[in-house]
Amino acid sequence: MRTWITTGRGAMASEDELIEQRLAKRERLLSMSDAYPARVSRTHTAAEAVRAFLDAGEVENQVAVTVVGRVTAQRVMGKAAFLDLRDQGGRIQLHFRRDALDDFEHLDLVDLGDFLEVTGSVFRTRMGEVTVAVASWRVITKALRPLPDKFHGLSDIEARYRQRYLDLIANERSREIAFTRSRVVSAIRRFFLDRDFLEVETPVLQDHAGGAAARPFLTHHNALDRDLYLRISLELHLKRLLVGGFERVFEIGRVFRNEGISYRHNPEFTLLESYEAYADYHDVARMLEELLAYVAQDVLGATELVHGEHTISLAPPFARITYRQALLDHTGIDLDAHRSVESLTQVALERGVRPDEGASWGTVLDALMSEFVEPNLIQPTFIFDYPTELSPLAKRKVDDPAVVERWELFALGYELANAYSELNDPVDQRERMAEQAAKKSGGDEEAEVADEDFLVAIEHGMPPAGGLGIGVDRVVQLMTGERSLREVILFPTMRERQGERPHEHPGDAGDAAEVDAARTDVSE
RNA sequence: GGGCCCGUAGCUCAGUGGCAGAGCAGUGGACUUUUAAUCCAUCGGUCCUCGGUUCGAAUCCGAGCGGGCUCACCA
Repeated sequence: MRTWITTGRGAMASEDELIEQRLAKRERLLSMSDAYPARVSRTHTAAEAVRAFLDAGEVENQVAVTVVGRVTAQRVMGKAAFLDLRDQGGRIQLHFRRDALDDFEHLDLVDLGDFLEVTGSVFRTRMGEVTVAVASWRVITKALRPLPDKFHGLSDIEARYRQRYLDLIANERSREIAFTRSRVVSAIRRFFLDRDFLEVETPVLQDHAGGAAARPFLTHHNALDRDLYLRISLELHLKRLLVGGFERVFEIGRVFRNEGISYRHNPEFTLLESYEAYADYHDVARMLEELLAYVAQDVLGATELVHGEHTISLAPPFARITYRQALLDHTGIDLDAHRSVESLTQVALERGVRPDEGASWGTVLDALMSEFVEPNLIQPTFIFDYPTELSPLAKRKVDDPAVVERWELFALGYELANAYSELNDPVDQRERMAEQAAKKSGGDEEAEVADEDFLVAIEHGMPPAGGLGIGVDRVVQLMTGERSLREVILFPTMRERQGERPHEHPGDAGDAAEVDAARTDVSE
């Protein structure tokens, strides 16, 4: 009868039985009325109902409410029952009495997880809980699968990520993180809009995945019979908009990098990039200080936050140190004294850092920074003036062409943001893209590709500008105090489970055939 | 990708070579102010998968799958 319900992990008798019982209750509900009405009433949320009762001086039978939500607990005592009803913002207790309800017995058809619409008046129980004395009620959604344990919740981390909806039902902390993330993104957006930045959207599907050093995902457009890459950054299109005359633009968007998955890395993550004409990287640094302080104040109500054993202060100004000085301070290496790969590799080896075969000067520097400097940058710290070799899109320092006007902001030992005085000399840009292209053909999969269309764009003139990139997920991590990136991403990328198939639905066999036919049509 | 740890009922977990267990949820019963309601009874298992050792494997061994932590690369 119900062969179309699968457990998703192969048939398991007892789970099937639970579903079977709930299906039978659904049938009984449907035979009496609708268990899935399209329209429901609601006069108060749970929190509003409590508030209204308090505001009315806690007089019983005075405050009439209609509330809706999910049943999360049932305490049935023969001729009376208490149910907990939860909505997005809170929970309220319901009291059902046999002598007050014709349909009291129909509570047998209600399971944990069902949604109810309930009308009644608010009172306070002997035990002190504000409660709705139910005068009428109905099921507005019958659930077929049981919820996680009402007391222990859902603690299996894999289940929490794969079935985040259960995590959100069971774990208050997961809800908090999701709310905080939303507030962080809203605050960031408001900050830029308030400063007259134009919010734009640029292509995810691109001919060249440029603007960062990372391996892209490849996809295919059927009608054009053409491969496309998923973007790895927002940079090159936003700069085209500077050429087009916009002076302040930003985008908050998902980018995709075809790299390892870990608690610090998800293949798709949210990047914010902004570009401001006639600003330089010092201006951008000051703006970022204001931004982070603003977001922290807005979301947390303070510019200090506790993250594990550390108390982080986001009150401007942040520490500033040059790349060269930071390396000198933490390793004793003066990069100006080791301008050749051979010399630098030698001092790296002396400190136990073994660069990859054929590593370039910049790559060795990067390894030294990652090993000795970055982990120590707990309080927000700007590292200024990067080696040109590592920064093909940033403007050179006038007094030292081996260094560019670029900074990265670190906190808690990892990178939060990255900014340049943007390179707008098309001749220099063309040369540096050519260098990257040479590296790429030399086997460096993360080297940038030359983007001719972009070069043509800036040959029309791009104004001097300061650009910024922020890892939004990491800002959320910072603001929530979470250690794992997967806790701040609602649906983190997971491996495919072995033998897992999409849940089947009625008529699946026929639908599948139609889909196949449709595909054939498209490919012709 | 390397190292370490984990995978037992819908959920949370015991069980480390000898009959597959508990609490919650479910089902039946008692109970008209409970709140992890309580009490009685009861249903529920591919012990992740495959192979091996053994008279006998959830337990020991090997391989695989999935997950967590960690190291390396990346934001």
